[in-house]
Parts: sequence; structure tokens; C-alpha cells
Amino acid sequence: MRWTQTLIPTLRESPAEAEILSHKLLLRAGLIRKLAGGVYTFLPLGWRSLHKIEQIVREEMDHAGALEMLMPALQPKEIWEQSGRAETARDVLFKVKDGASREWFLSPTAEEVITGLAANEINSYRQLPRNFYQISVKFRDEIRPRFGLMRAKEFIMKDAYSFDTTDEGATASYQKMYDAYTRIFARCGLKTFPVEADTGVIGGKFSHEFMVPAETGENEVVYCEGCNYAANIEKATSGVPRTATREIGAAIEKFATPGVATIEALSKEPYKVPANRQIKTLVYIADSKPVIVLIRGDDQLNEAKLAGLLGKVFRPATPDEIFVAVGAHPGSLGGIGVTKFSIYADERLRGANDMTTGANEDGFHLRSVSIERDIEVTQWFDLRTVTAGEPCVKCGKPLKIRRAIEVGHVFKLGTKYSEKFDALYLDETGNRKPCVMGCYGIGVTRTLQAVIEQCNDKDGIIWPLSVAPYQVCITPLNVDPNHEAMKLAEKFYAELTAHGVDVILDDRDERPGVKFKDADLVGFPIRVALGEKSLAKAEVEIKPRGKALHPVKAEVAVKAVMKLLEVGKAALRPA
RNA sequence: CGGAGCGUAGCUCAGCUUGGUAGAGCACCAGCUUUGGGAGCUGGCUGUCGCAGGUUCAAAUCCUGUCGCUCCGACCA
Repeated sequence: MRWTQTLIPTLRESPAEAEILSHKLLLRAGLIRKLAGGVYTFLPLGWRSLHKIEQIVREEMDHAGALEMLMPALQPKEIWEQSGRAETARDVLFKVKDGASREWFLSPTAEEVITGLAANEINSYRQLPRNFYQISVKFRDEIRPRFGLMRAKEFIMKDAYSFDTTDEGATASYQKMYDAYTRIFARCGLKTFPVEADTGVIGGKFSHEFMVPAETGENEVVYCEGCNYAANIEKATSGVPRTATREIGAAIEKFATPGVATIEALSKEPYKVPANRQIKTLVYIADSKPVIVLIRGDDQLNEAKLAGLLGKVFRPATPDEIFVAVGAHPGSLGGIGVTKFSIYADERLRGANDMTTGANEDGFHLRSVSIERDIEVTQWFDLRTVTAGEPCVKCGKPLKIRRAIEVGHVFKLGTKYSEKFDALYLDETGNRKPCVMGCYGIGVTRTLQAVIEQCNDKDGIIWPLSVAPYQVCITPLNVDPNHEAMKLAEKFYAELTAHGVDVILDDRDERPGVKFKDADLVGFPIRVALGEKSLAKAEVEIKPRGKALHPVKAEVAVKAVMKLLEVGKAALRPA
């Protein structure tokens, strides 16, 4: 491609709409433009990189035995009602009406479509296992689109769905996808690491997210450097000890605490009750009923874990609702004497005694509380949020926490959807059984931005060879067709193109500084510069992006570039 | 949806407090000069000052409403 024949609208300054580096670079390098919040046009250069990522995904999915297909973006409301997700996914669904007032949803994923298809087309164990995938535009009515392609209303996702006869088969399918994902991200030049993920309301045992470490990521990941433990903070647990048991002493004692409404206030003079000797009492509304949640005073509730208990639809109770439920306002709440509502307590409180908690009477607390003696706990559960420095559950070393971008998620679904859609098969003995499913997603457009977030320097993007819009940029410093530099540039351009290299010829009549700055900004992996100075020595300059420039004799330049490409490709080959 | 901020040229922004015929730099077009890291000079093009209503002789500027964008929280590939 010739630079003057395409559209690469580079920007000298960052548009105000972009906050994080990768978003700025997407705009400055002329890869994308915004149409509306969370909705982007991919310009020729952005589209080329995106297409290369898609192709890597496609090759590895095919290699893993998955079957590419394409499902509709426009989906009838009824199938979402059948799965129950018309309600549970209500907030993210884009809804449209046709001329006959029939309601449709724009696909955010495709479990309903694929499971319905499997119900019709798969009848026998002989047809299993199968794994179907597509790479397509998805729609989610994100409450807050963010950071360019990171969280968009419209984005490209690869989604795959496996069908197996048995749980073991499903685990094997899951493992294949896990391995494929590892290869995909490695080939994209991305450093990712898998973490255990929250399975949420869907349930099931296995779920991993593939994370790209980045300060701008929206996820927090707990990890251990001593072993391989790594988990999303929504799921992570630690080996933190339970609350120390003390000598069982006095019976419960009520004492006045006028104006004290926080853990912190109670820990100070004149009460001096340490936070780890307090029981924090929270009230949520789930299914229109109050539920009480108890965690230790120095811990934070993890709402994702609570969702595993209460289902997806719950919210904190308002102060008025709390007063009606237990007879006190926040700050004086406790679980003692509560029998009408479920009480969920964090495991860390199990066996704790000599604790202090609210008296359910404004301005009063209770001390010498023994939780198992004095509170009717409905269920014990892991509800607290892990903090850095706690011992690893596996090896005991101190845990660390870092932020990360989620680019892929593999999920063992079980039979949730196959039962709802009657995706049944006949086994060898003639029995009808539900298929055991898995689902697997990769955010393709997000992956593109994650690569940029990870691969850049002060001058711009540093594309991994595999996903660069063009692998080589030829930069003649004089573009007069009769000038030696341009003649040689044309020759290299023709030869490299003939070798199957993606090459762009910067044939703009611009000053050298402009061309160099643009090539660095866009981030082509290899730049070949041809100017008077080096041509006088019959040399050209090869400069791998982000590395040192080295001159080579003009007659071996093409060979040298091909060698660099070989080495670069080998480095991206997965183990 | 709750909290915060911002909407003026393709991009970055000034002007608004104190109302009086819309500006700069970059980009773009023409010409001259220049030619190894975002050149210089001369001339030129570019705007419903987000939109609607109000106050006023007069509104980018003051008031009200509304829409959009960005950031923090809940959601997630």
C-alpha cells in the first residue's frame, strides 16, 4: 500500500475524549474514530490489525476442532424469555421493535440461539462432542461505555459453545479452549495470565479469565508469587485465620454508645473496641425481603460473593427499610434477636466470641457476644474481600493484588441451557440426556486495545509483528520518481510485496521528521529509511521499532528485512 | 441511575467573571524558500459558539430547560 493512497489520519495531539494511553494512541495513530459514546468506526489501519487478530483466533479455534459459523445479531425476544435472561440480563439488552411492534434483542451473546439449534439438529451421542463458534458484532447497553474499545456498546467478540455427553467430556472441551486461548494471546504478542473467575449466578465449577496486567484494567486480580494461585478478587479466597477465640466469659452486656454510628468511632475513646472485635451488620433486599449479612468489622463485604448466595438481583436496603426491619438505623445494627430474616455470616466469624455489635436500638451496642451462641446464623459463607498480604490459600506466601484487563473468559456451563431448551441427545442405551455445555468468549476489539496498552513507548505504538497493520514501512526521504531514494524504495516495495510481506510505502512529499514521527506513532515493526546520507555509502537504514537502527548495504536490504521478519515470527510462536 | 467536570474551526484551546459585529496554534489550500526527527515566510479557506427557550436595544458571555461527551461507582468480552 502507498501511504498517499490510503487514509491514515494521524493526530499530533490527543483528543480530549481519550483518557488512557491506549485510547489516545488508537485515535492519534488513525486506527479508530468515535461515532458516539461506545460506538466506533475502524479506519483502514485499525481494521487491518483487527482482522489479523480475528485470523489468529480463527486459526487456533479451527486447530482446536471448533466449527465456525454465524448466528443472527437480531434475535426474537421469546428465546430470551425461555432462558430467563430477558429478566436477568435486562439491563444490558438492546431492544428494538419492528414495524409490526414485534420485539427483538440485539445479541450480546448467543447461548439461546446455539442451544436452540443444538436441540433441533443434535440427536445422538454419535454427533458429540461439538464446539461451534462465531466472530461477530455484539451489542451491550453498557451503562457506562469507557476507555474507547475497552468497554463499548458495540464490539466484536468471538463466542464459542461446546456440547458434550458427559461432565468429563465437557471438562476436556474446556481444557482445549483454555489451551487455545493461551496460544491465541501468545500469538498476538500479549502477555496474559489465567485467573480463577467468579461463576456468578450461572454456577458450575470451572471458570477462568485471561487477564492482561495493566494499571488501567477494570479488574483486580489476587495472585501468589509462591505458587500458581491467581483469582479475580470477586472470587479470591485466602488463608486468613479465623477470629481468635477468647475465654468464654460474661454474658451479653448492653452499653450506651450515643452518636456512634461507625466501626471506626467504636474503636476509639472511650469504647476502644478494635475493629477485628466488632461484627459489621449489613442489610440487603433480595427478592423483596430483607436479609442480614454479618462480616467482621475490619473486613469488606464482597458483593460478587454475596450474589452467589442471593442471586443477581439484590440491593442494599435503605435506612428506612432497615428501621422497619430491625428497629434501628445503620450504626446500631446487629444480628442478635433477629429471627424473621435470613442471616448470612462470613466464615471468618465462625466461633468468634467476645465480640461487639449493634443492639438494634439506636445509640446502644452489645459486648461479650459469642456469635454461635447468640445469633441464629442461617448459613456460613465466604463473603469477605481478600486484601494484599494475606496468606495464600495454597502455599501460605503473602498474596499480592494487581489490576488487569479481561480479554477472554472460559466457562463450564453444565446443563443449565440445554435443559431449558431441550438440547437432549440419545445415549448408547437409548436414554435422553441433556448436553453438557461450555461457553468461551474473547473480546476481539478489546484485545486490540489491550495490545496497544501493553506495547508502546513515548513515541507511539510498538506493534507485535503478528498484528501490525503493516509489517514494514519503507520511508524514502525524497519521493521524486527520478531520485535514487525513491527508485530504490519502489524496488524494495515490489520485492517485499512479492515475498508476501505487508508493506507500506510512505510516498508522501513530507519532511523526514514528519515521516519518522508518523511511522513511530503508528508503530510499524520495521522501518526502512532511504536517504542521501546512507545512499552515498550504498546503504539503507533498517530500524526495528523500539530498537536500535542499523545500516545495511542496499543490495542485501530485502534479505535482511526477511531475516528480521523470520526471527520476529519465531518469537511469537507459542510453545 | 447516583456523584463530578466539559461542550467555541478537522484537532488542542483562549474569549465568558464585567453582554457590544468570533480568536490563536496545529491541520487544510496556493505560492516561494527549505529538505535526516512534527521547518520558515506570504496569502487564503474553515464556525448554526451543542440545541431550545428566556432576559436585553444587543447573548459565545446572564437565566431556565434539554441533548451530547468525559471521569468516579454498580455491569462485563
